[in-house]
Amino acid sequence: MDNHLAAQDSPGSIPRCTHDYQVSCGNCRLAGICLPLALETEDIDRLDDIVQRGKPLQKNEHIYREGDAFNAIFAVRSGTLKAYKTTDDGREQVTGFYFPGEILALDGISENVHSSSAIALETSAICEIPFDALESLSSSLPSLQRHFLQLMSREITEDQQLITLLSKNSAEERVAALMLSISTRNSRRRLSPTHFRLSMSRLDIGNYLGLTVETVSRVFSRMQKLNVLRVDNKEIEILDTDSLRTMANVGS
Amino acid sequence: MDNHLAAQDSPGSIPRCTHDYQVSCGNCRLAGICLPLALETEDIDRLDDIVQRGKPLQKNEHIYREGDAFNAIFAVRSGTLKAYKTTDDGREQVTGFYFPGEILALDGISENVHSSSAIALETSAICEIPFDALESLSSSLPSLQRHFLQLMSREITEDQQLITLLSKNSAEERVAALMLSISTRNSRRRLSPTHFRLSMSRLDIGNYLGLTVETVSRVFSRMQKLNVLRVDNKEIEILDTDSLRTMANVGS
DNA sequence: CCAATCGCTTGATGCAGGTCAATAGAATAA
DNA sequence: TTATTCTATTGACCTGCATCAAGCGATTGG
Repeated sequence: MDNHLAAQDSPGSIPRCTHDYQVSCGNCRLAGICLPLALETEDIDRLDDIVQRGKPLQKNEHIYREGDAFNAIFAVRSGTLKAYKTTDDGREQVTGFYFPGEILALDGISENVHSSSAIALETSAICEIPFDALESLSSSLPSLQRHFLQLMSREITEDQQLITLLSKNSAEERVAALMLSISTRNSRRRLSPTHFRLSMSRLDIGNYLGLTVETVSRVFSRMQKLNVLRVDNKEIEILDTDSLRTMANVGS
Repeated sequence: MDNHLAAQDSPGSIPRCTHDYQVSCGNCRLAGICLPLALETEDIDRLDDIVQRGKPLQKNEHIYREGDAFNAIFAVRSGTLKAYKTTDDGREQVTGFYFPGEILALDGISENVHSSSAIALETSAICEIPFDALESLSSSLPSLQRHFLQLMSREITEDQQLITLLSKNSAEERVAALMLSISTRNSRRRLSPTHFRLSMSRLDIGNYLGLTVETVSRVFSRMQKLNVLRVDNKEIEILDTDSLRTMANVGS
């Protein structure tokens, strides 16, 4: 069992240096979409005190696994993470992809145990936020408390959108919706909304959307033929956002 | 637009009387599974002060609709509620059924607007808990804060279970899982886990599970033939819980 | 460098569950 | 009570996606 990036910057280990992963919440360019969003400068410092940053995770490293004790939530600083659950018969269900600025492990609070696993899809940096400390800080910072509840509520809303997608939409609509979701999330981070590299495999996409690899692949091919998408392996270019939106047939 | 049971017990309206719906949180027999769960006696009184109880909702009355301003969450005291979203093309997606002791409207916190609608499936009584007041109270009662976060987290976990169900399980497995879920929730309220009346229609069940009415009906018939369930319209009797669990093929 | 493995694509076929249709039973209104 | 409407059941048929299978490009290790 690896130690989840605890105490990586203790004296004697890797020397502190100018690496990007040593930023504070105050300097972090994700502050505007992450936890600090709701806070004043001095309050950000108080948050910053409890946030722990470690050395980046390698591809396929876990942050936590289903069943692990829950002690902290995690914010993505760079890279992409995948959350998934394992069903009793051993199959995997991907429950979400997490990009920089997004928060993982909110499902662990209810039972004090992680109810899903989280794994890096590529080299990724994360911030660990001990839950006890966050809870106490929340009590004295109403805007943080509020913002945190909003984050949890948003997770619920997003899960419900996925539920709708899975129960009502065709393969094409599901894939289109995911591409639009990634596009939107890229915009928030001031990255290109039309040109990006998928960090997840076709298998992950299919698993997340309740489809097989083959179906995902066929949908991509079809969309390429229709000049809606250009697909070159993991490289995606959205050629016609409007058509894609029409295909997705879901709100916003 | 109806008023969501506000101020129903103001002087001059229906006289206060001995109706069951005038209980306090302290006396409520659902206290053990509802919000008061985490609290000491004197703290329950403080919670009780902010909880508003009104006259029961009739069947098909809404508590709130998608897009309404979010001001409060709601606890079910009796009856059954259904939460649903309307997709842009006008179709409905049922996102959950709510039984006594369960909390609705947690998805409204993120945007300060209800992101789903809630409607009574039968005559139901509910408690309205103004969110601002709950937030302030939470700040001074850590155990309440904790418990509330746990409730939200549980909603996330449950949504993720539904996601898995929808994307991985067959029609039979889905229906079996729902019957077991209702059975379990009945146990918590000390009602029969094997004999109950469905308050929702086949359409609602199908919608929730991503199936058509016809499929739901066929699955019920099949299960009846296999002596797993006895189905008489809305009246359900579980004859063989073990087989039902095997059919459901989902954890716990 | 080549070999081996893994991930992706494409085609052929089958089936679970959707769709359409008809009927029957329950609930509600007159 | 009967008429009307709503809900549930059952059957026949069809289709979108899964499954099975084969081949190919990309990545990794020796």
